[in-house]
Amino acid sequence: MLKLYNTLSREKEEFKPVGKTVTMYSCGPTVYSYAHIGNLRTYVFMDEVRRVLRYDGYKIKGVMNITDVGHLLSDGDDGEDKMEKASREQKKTPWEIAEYYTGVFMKDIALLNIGKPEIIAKATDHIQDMIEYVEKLVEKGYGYETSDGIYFDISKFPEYGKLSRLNLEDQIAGARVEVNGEKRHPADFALWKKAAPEHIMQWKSPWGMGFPGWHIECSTMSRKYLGSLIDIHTGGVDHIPVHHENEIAQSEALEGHKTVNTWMHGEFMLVDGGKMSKSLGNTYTLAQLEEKGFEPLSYRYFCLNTHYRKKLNFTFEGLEAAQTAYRRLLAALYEHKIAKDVKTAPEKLQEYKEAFQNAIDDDINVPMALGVLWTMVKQPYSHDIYDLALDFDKVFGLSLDKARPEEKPEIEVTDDIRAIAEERWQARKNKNWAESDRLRDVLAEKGYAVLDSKDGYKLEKK
RNA sequence: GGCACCAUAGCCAAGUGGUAAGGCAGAGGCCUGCAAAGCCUUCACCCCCAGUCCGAGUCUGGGUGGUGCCUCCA
Repeated sequence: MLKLYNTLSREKEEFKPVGKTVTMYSCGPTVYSYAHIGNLRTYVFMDEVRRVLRYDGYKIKGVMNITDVGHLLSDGDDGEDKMEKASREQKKTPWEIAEYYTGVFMKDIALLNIGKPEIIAKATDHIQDMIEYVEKLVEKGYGYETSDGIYFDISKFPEYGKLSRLNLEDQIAGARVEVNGEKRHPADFALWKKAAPEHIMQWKSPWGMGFPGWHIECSTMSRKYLGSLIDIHTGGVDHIPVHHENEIAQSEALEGHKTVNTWMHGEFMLVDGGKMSKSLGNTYTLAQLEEKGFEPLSYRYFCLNTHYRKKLNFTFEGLEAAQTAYRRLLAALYEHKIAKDVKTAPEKLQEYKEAFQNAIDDDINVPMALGVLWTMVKQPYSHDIYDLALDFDKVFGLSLDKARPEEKPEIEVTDDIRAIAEERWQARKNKNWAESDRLRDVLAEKGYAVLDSKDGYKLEKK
């Protein structure tokens, strides 16, 4: 029985889908810049949820948005549109910016074995839907017009704040909020913004030229593709207080009832014990990790080792440990793969399978499931174990079928390095250990390690 | 200031109230001319105090410490 933690109730709940196909909406990226590894953790989390659902036999219809308009620098609905800012700075049109970073994002998630949701929805492809959505909210009395846009009137939605459980009045009293004079309540948020003439992305609407508010896209596209009540909505924990509260307000105002059964949120990643953010400049991209010699799937393994609801402290030491573990895992699995004749007792296999199933069904406890995998891998080599590991990999997504002998490719060296290595090999063959060891030190000084085996040697970069 | 979450070995990290998974690092051993790699073995009583219970890392209360949110952020 699958149990999932619901942010709304703050409890693990038995998962009961509304219909035959699980409907799931995931907040996607705002494509104004490269995704950093903290962003990517959230999509690994989304992917794990999807994989567990599928492992448990569910069909999924998932939607992920690509925000390419309307995400402003300030949440008080002031400031510049992030897309427009990037556009100005990089001297490209917002559409070019969006296309470029969307492409990079798609490549990143592919490298991390993150399966693409069934529907990828771009905000700018749904402007008309959003306008209609806003019109309905206005008709129902939830929206009002000011000189710079249409705002949602949260006083009409008494349950506002139920997801984050924050007391609005207390929050506002203690925070520095730029009060927009025309807003009836400081927490009222924009459904539609009227555009200044220089704003590049703008569309015709009943309220003149403008562009949608950031929050409306998710409510609109979720409703359009998945209907008025969906099973699961995922996102990062940072979205709980504002973005998701606003979504709830919009959606429930329109439908008159609950629209999401289970809210799931992935915790943040920290860097060296503190917060990671673009503004602090301590973020890394997947490409930067690769430059430092880390494979994308080592990063995925790193993420999988911590439960999605716990903060994950990123350090290179930790990533190094993950990469070592991941490589050894693959090497050990290769041994199981080629051990065709050895069998493992069916009861034993059943035990592992059950332990694995219990782990993933307990709110996607992947770290525990990894523990089961390791325990299993440490058993005597057997092809049965290899097969079961591949079954588990439907959830891990670690490309365990690519298990191969631990073999680093022969590196290219210059002729003089090669000459020293050859000379050392000859000395070694003549059992001239002193000379052999001396030449090994010479190579070490030049940055090469030499590894002997029965019938040859291999050079490695140190 | 308000709210929330967290606190397990050198590091990372699981843990339905019954005497602490797993990984990395370390140590010892096997292998090796010596190493490296690999393999085997080994390594914690769970922040503090009080309480509930036959029994608590696991529940309750208090304390201390950390992180996050309330302001763009996955």
